[in-house]
Amino acid sequence: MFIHFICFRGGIVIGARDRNNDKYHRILEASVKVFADHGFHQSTVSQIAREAGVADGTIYLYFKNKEDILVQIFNYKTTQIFERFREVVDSAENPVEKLRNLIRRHLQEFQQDRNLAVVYLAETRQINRVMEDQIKVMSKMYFDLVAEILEQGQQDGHFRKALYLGLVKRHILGSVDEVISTWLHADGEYDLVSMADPLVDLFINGIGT
Amino acid sequence: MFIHFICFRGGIVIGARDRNNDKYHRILEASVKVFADHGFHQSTVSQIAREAGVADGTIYLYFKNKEDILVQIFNYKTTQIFERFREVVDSAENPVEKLRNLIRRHLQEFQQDRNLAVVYLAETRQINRVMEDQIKVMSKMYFDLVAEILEQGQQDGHFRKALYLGLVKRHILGSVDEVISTWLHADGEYDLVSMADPLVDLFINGIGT
Amino acid sequence: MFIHFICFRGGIVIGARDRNNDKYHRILEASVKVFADHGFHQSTVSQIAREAGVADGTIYLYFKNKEDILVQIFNYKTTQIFERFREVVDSAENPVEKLRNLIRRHLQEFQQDRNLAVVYLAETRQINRVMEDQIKVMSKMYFDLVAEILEQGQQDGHFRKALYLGLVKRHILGSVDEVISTWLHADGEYDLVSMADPLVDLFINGIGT
Amino acid sequence: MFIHFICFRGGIVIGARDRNNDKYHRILEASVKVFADHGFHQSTVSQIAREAGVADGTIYLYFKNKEDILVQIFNYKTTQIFERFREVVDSAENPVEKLRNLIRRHLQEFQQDRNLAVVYLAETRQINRVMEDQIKVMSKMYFDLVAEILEQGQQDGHFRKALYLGLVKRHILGSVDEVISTWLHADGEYDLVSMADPLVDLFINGIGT
DNA sequence: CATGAATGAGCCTTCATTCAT
DNA sequence: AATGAATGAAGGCTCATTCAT
Repeated sequence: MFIHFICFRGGIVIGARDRNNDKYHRILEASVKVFADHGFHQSTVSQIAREAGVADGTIYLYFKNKEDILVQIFNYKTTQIFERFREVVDSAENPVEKLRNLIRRHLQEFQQDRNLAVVYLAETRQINRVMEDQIKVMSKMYFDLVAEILEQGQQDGHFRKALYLGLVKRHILGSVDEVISTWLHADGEYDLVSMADPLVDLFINGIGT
Repeated sequence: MFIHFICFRGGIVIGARDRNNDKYHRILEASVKVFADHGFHQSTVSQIAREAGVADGTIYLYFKNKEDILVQIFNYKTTQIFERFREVVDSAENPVEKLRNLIRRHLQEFQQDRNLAVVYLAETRQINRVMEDQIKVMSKMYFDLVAEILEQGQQDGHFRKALYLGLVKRHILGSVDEVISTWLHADGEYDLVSMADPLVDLFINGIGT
Repeated sequence: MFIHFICFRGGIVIGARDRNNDKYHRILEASVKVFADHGFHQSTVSQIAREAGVADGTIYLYFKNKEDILVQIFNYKTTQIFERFREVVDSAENPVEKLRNLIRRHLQEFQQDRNLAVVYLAETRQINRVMEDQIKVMSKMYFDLVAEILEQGQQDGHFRKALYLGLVKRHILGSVDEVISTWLHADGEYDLVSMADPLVDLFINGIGT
Repeated sequence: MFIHFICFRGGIVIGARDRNNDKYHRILEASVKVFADHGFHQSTVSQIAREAGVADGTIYLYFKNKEDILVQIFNYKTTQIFERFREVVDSAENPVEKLRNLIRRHLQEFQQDRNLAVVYLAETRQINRVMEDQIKVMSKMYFDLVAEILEQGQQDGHFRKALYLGLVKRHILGSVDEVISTWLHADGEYDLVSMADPLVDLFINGIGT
């Protein structure tokens, strides 16, 4: 069970023991906040250190360099999030509910951790990405999840057969991301999760009569 | 007619006369390319100057500072693009065709000027934007266009009455942006415009049976 | 004639025009002084800038990086010095006088520019050299000069035939360098050039009776 | 006899007892290797600790600071070497043989411990030395040894009376050091000790006919 | 108008040294 | 005695912006 927590950090294998050491996580959380506030390139290591309440040099005990912090954020956070995505998808009976659960959970996660949402969207939605490969893997995981639902739905007869699945996946992700993005720009003044049902309605029924 | 070209540049009112001076435009085009290649914050003024074939200092004769270049790009380019959006929307008979024309034109524009697409998406799709206000205006223009089509479609009976229009607009823009983004990441290896019809089909009919 | 002054600086071809610009030379001279005072690795770019009376960033207009300054010092200075070595060697009639002239000139040069002597010796006489290749080339030039004299002297009958020339060259250079080194440690309190004749006497006659 | 081993270490008087503690020596030997590989200033305390198989902090239990390690190396190593120099000088009958023995032993010692040779030469042969005083003492010991041989040789009639002894000493040391240095740069591909006889020949007979 | 040399603030990163465990 | 995490000062280098020519 715990073995799964043993992971790479800055190229060095770090054991479960370090989980008790909160410095790593404090820096991680501080970075999410600072990156969210200023963007990756505009954030300074000193800002992160101050936010985390550690010395500048301490950062480099846990991370290879500034970029590595971003990599770790994605590694650490997305692993957790995807596990929960999988859960809610599996817990639903039919493809429509699976899709609804996924979208709802997606919105929930980002509503719960606004800073992460900002960092996540900022890095995901640009062309010259600091961590191209990371994101491609992540993106594929999400797409595979959606594809699984879609294909099952086509077999079940819930969804049309004549769909360009590659496009549908982007259509869904793009739509969800934009909805989150709008919510973020509105400073989270409304309930993001309440968008889930109308969104799923749009995905399934479109706007036509 | 020409009055509309009179604008601020570097805090100084510049008349239409300067339009004939190609330095301004050379810097603008060079910037689009450089920003597309490296991102705004990672681009240097020297790179832009070199690409434009002017001296570093010359940039500051036409632009207040680095950020102002980005502002000018958006001002200049989006004005042109929106005029064309308006044209194709107006030229269509019914709301469905208007929507189709808009989406198609949207994809066309970005397929024609890949660098602009990169810059546009990069700056549009993040939270802490260099030019928040600019983009809000621009975004509103697009949304208004879509809203106009949607409302007309609802009256015409082409589109459902029970739609949360604010959501539908984001749903459409997000979807289109993501499709463009995917195309950019694929290095434009396929025809972006061919995505227009399948996309509109998804918007109108959804994926359900 | 002037074409010979056109050279590489920091990987950028710089024309003779820049000779009028004294910044390059001011930084070069300042660096020699600072390197002499603290050693290369202990010198900071800020120190050099201050000594040269320029801003830190200015250094990087003329030099690729800190190490490049050292490379340029060697390139620039040793070219000049070797030209003078060649002159005095050629101006002498017989090998003994050639050797004497070389040694005397060698001591003269370093007596005239104490800081250069310090930098030169410091970088030359260590194992992990910042600029291994540079120094090898330079060292070979010196050795070739000595070899030329020695071989001529052997043919003339001034020097013994049974000599391990490779060793003799190191023997001479090592001896001269140590004499210079001692003079430097003594803060140049005596006339270094006056060591030339006794040294040559040792080289030629040894200490035996 | 043992009293001579009692020395300062990190400002604390350490008795002969600690000699049995191998940590001190392990750090010393590790430092010689690391300093040889990277030079004193480019070596880090962490590298030394890793090489010695101890923790970084442990270094400071045995040494006042990084510089102190270098001081200890010289103290410890040169004491041993000079004892052996003295031995071989005393064991020879006449001044020429004494000189030959000294040179041969000198080359032997450094051939046996290449890393020490590197560190020794690096620190000895520069102007702004980390440990000026140490080296002056050491240097004087060597010079006194040579002076003793030379004076004896002059009295015996082996060596010329008309010699500037101060110069001869530097001449010899410089020559030997350069020969060692060349051997080090050649990665010890030949037998250094075999240079002893040709060198002594040069010292005594010179290169003249 | 145009140039590009010059500036200097600011950032990432390293590393000698300390100290709680 | 031993550890190694933590510190924070310092250094090399970049780059937006200015200004004398």
